[in-house]
Amino acid sequence: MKKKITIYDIAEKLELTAATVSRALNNNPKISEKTRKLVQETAIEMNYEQNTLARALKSGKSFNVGVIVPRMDSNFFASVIRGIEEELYPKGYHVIVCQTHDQENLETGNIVSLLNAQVDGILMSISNSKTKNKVFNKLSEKRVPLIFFDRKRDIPDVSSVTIDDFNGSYQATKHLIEQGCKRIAHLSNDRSLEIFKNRYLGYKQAIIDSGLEFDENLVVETISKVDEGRRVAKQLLNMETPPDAIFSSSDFTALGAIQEIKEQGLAIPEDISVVGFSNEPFTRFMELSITSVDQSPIEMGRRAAKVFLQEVNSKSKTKQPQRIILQPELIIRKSSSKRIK
Amino acid sequence: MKKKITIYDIAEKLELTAATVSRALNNNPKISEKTRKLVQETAIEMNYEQNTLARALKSGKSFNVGVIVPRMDSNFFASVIRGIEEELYPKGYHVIVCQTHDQENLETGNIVSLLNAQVDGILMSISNSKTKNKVFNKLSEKRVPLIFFDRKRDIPDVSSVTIDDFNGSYQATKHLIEQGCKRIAHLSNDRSLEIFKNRYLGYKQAIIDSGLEFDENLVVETISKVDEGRRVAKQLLNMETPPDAIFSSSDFTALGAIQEIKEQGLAIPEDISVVGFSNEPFTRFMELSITSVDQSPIEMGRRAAKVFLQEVNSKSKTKQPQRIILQPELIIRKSSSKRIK
DNA sequence: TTGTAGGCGTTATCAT
DNA sequence: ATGATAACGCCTACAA
Repeated sequence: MKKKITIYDIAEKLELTAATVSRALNNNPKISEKTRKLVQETAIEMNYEQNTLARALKSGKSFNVGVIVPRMDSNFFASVIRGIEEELYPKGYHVIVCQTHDQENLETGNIVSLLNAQVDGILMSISNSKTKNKVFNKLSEKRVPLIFFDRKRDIPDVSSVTIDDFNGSYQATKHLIEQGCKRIAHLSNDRSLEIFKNRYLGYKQAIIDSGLEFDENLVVETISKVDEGRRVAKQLLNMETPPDAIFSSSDFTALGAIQEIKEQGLAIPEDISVVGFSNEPFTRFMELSITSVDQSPIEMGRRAAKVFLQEVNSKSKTKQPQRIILQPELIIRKSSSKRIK
Repeated sequence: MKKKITIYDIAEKLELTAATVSRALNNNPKISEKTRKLVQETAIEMNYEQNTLARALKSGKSFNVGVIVPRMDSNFFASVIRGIEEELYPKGYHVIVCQTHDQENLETGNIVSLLNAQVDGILMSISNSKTKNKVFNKLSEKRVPLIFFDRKRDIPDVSSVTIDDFNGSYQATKHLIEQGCKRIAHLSNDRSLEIFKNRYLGYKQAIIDSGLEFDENLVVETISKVDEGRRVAKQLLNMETPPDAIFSSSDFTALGAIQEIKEQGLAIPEDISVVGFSNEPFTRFMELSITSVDQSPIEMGRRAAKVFLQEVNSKSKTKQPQRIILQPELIIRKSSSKRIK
């Protein structure tokens, strides 16, 4: 193993002290322009590379941030992460991504692991499970900034970046009503999570505002998987008066529903219209493209990262948590529009 | 900020030395069972948490490994990463994921960053770009294990875990021939990457072995995007004698091709059969399910992680690089089978 | 079995 | 402007 070059090596060569070298390298003001240049040039010449571990040990900052998502193979989360990277890389941070697969033990485990890895902050989208608030308290005890994105929980002093799920849902439902749909079903999801609760409420409100009858039987709870979408669609279609539209809180269940509807020989959107949520790429690529709600994930990631940077750089004891809410956009496609063919 | 508990604190309380505490905590044999227990209990009691940075600084191991992929929002790469995690988490490692987006500057940049973060190893799938071997040499200089998975480059002493792309391609093409196809086009990709070269070669060999005429005009190079698939499919369909089958080296271009074929009013698989590569979930979920080649990504990830563990734990100077080749599996679906409906 | 002491590479606080 | 020195928290010869 090649000997690692340290600031001592370059100090020795230049007949200086490690302290001086350190200052020169860090652009400390208390140093002459001449030595600064000399040191920096020699550093490059000698192939010096800073030992980040040592710096982290000394400064207490690792320049790593943890990102925790339920899964990273969905375009939505992958894009959020991309946004975070774009904002944080230029500032010298690294991004460690962990997946929870919606399992509580993995979620708490990941937090502990990241804490153990001395991350300077954690950006996360909480999973369906009921992770104890205790873990989060640990973070605040340690003064490690925690920022929620998309799936948040209401914790005092914790910032979050979300979209206006209520409004996205409201728009989507309104759109279906404008298309002439009267009995609109809603594929919901674990409503202990705010996003799904709000999507449900937006849907409900749009129906009530339009003077249609709100029927609780048309709301079914499921999880965000294609097969689950199929299963609950089958249930709905078996009703005495089946729905003439389905608004799903997930693109994946919307896809499953579409499969089932087609299999039963019904036409989309003529017999039943379908709208999803998240604007996953496949909604655009399907032969029958799917109307969906775009959540501007990259922007969401960037904003969350910015909040982190603010918090980590602020000295003040009393933090003013931020609650940023982005506006979603309804993307109308074939699955719900009798006009677009 | 709550004062961090260190081994000194617990040593003080127990009227011992930090050295003893360290030994007790690390299950060093040279210690009495009694003090070991005592120390460990007090550690828990005092809420002691090891400072991994300090340990890393001292031991030279960070227990972080870097994973570099072109992108993480494809099911294939996400699953490989999952496999890596499954193998490495139990061993106490963390996984830092970086994306290159097939850009050379990001690729080299990521390697440098990870190196900077003192990772104990790097598992990567190289991008399309022509990353200089120089960067890789740097890794071997530093004795940081490098393991390629899926997309590799032939570098002496570097281990790799790949699938038998030639065979996967050969099987897929054979299957199309058995279905009665005579003019089989191939959507290729950057053949400076081994995987795409081998997929091309497997395709070619299957055609030759079956006594069909190999026509170079039926091979078009593209990149793995849906829209690109559409574009080149259009080209192919415009030929004087268009193909009666398309074997794509990517599921995404296969999807684009299918869209174009349908748009032109042709029937799949009756007029044209289509086969993709990677077994992305959407190939199963499409209304017209797509035949594809499964690459067992989770297994690939696990194997790559195992190779890393071996290399990082081996003391020997002379490393014997491993070249593991997994066997792919052809999954036959509607897009290529006149029997499955 | 336990303690002592030195070092991992850096930065920060003195003093010069 | 620069040097000397201590400290960050941990590990590990070596000595006792």
